[in-house]
Parts: sequence; structure tokens; C-alpha cells
Amino acid sequence: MKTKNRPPRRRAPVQHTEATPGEGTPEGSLPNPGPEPSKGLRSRPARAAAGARGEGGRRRPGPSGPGSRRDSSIQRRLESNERERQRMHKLNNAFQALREVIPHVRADKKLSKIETLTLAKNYIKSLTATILTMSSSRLPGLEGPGPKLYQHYQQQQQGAGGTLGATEAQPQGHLQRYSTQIHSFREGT
DNA sequence: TAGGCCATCTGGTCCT
DNA sequence: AGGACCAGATGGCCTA
Repeated sequence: MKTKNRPPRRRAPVQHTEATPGEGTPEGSLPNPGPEPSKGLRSRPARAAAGARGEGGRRRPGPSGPGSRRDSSIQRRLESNERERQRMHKLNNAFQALREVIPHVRADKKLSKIETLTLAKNYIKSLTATILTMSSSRLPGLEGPGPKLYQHYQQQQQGAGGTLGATEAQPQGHLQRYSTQIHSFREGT
């Protein structure tokens, strides 16, 4: 990722805070209502509860008494956790919405995130190629947007960093790649 | 049982 | 200052 216009951030070395398995569970941990009850085929009933218990992720030192400064710090951390959870739920909703508009073969099996992104990318490319092909064939010569569209498309591809292979320079390449990908997902590879 | 995928926690960094 | 974003860490569930 890191698609934002930020300079690459240097991550500080991870400091393993002393794990305190017994006391790491803050009383304030919510039972995680979870707006999205895990719509995938896999049901993970224990996950939310486990997360709320502090399982998974780093542990924080246990609280050291009511009313302490650590309490307010923990309270802020819990609020931050909740916001992060909501953020991830929104992200997952977006993934789900994307899954629902991508045609794929194995409808019985939920696409993983990486599969969703990869298929979406190639689906967009194939649609773009189809549009270009149709518009250029329907409007031959200098009239109409076809040639300009195609020129624009080629410029975009070149400006994208030249990461595309030779086959992708042709509209048929996208279609082929997309269908190949769908096939490979069907095969489960 | 190993590996893939995922949810959650966490702390650093950036943005408003 | 507080929230958003990000990525590492951790552990659970599922499938081959």
C-alpha cells in the first residue's frame, strides 16, 4: 500500500511490552458488537470475543489501580481500538461490495481480499479494453472519440510505469488475462 | 499438521 | 490534540 503522498515512514523497532497474560485484559473491553457478523462462509464466533479479551495483538501492561493516570490512558486506547475496529469493518464492507460486482466463477467460495483486488483490477482492464475496441470499431477514421480514447489509454499505460507486459498492451491481452485468472480461481490455484 | 486468511490489538506517524 | 492511517504482532479458524 502506501499510496498516499507521504514520504516513506520509518517504523521504529518493535518494543515488546512485557506481556502480562493474566492482567492484560482490561475490564472496559467491549464484547465487540461487530456490525458485520462475519458474512463469509467461515463462521468465527469466538473471534470477536477473543479479540475483546486481548488475544491476538500485543498485550499491554495491566492497569495499576482505579483512577490512575494509566486508567485514562487505557480508556483512550480502548476508544482507539474501537475506532480502528470500525475502520476495518468499513474497509471490509467495501471489500464485500466489490466482491458483489465482480463476476467470478466460484460463487460458493468467498473471494479472499487479494483475489478480490486482483480480479477487480483485471476486470476493469478488460472492460476498458472492451470499450476501446467497441468505440474504435464503431467510429473508424478520424471522427468520433475512438482513436482519441485509445491514444489516451496508451498514454495512461505508459505513464503507469511500464509495468505492463507485452500482452497487456493489446485489449485482447486483458480479456485473456482476466479469463485465465477466473479459470485459475476456479481450479483453486 | 502446516499454511493461508483473517480480526484484533498496538504504537508510530501523518493530517486536520 | 485527537483522529485517521498504517503495518507489525499475535492467535484463531479452516482447508488440504
